[in-house]
Amino acid sequence: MKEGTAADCCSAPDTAVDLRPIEGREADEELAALAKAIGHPARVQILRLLVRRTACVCGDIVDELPLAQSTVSQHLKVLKDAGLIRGEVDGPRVCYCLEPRVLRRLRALVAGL
Amino acid sequence: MKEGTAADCCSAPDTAVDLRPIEGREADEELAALAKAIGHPARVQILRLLVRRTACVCGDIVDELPLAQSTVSQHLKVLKDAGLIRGEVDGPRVCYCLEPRVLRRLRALVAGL
DNA sequence: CTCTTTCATCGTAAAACTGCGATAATCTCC
DNA sequence: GGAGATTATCGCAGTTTTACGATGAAAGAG
Repeated sequence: MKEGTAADCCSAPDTAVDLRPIEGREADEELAALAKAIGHPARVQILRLLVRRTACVCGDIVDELPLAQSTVSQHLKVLKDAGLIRGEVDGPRVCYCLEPRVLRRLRALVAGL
Repeated sequence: MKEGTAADCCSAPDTAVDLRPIEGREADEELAALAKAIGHPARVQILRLLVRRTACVCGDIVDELPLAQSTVSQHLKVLKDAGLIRGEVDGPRVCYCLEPRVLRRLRALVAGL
């Protein structure tokens, strides 16, 4: 029950192009919000786990971090509220997946600095 | 006394290449710290002013933001502590300049996500 | 030297963040 | 139905952030 538990959950091709402006007041606030979301080592670590698809289920993520389950759950919520990840319920478990669109948007905003 | 007040302060060619790893625990903390620094709209706005070289002197930056002088000064300190900007004393004024190396590093870290 | 300008720093208050244990909610299995 | 597993949420401390006005410190003007 360890391998491939939910390896095939989040599967969105997602090749859409984001045409929103890369600067201006709205872009500033968007960048600030996204940056704030990844402004904590634990959340960066979670993002990397999801990118590598090393972990996906909440419990596995908890096992990878030196934090209590409730704390990890909160960090996941921050990332979800920022739109960077998405949680899909899989029975009693929850599989968290990247939201590639938003991650690309973040990259574009930072690159546009 | 408005045009070109300190347009030619920070002038570093700076073409050095950063060879530090883009992932791992240290990179995670570095990315988190940098992201946290730009995790506020006012600081994003300040960064943009410096990129565009629209403003440079502290007072001009204060004029561009809807915040008190002391608050802007604090935001400048956050950016400076993160290494993203540098302050050069120019008489009674202080000219803030980007630290292109660190900005590039941030871009690389985000791109490496 | 004194006054003004410019900026940083100091307090302070309100809000937000971080972490945890305890508890609730939901699903599966029996 | 109940028991166990998994995750979210609540409540609580301690810390940090954000904002401001007031005060200091440093440089230039007179």
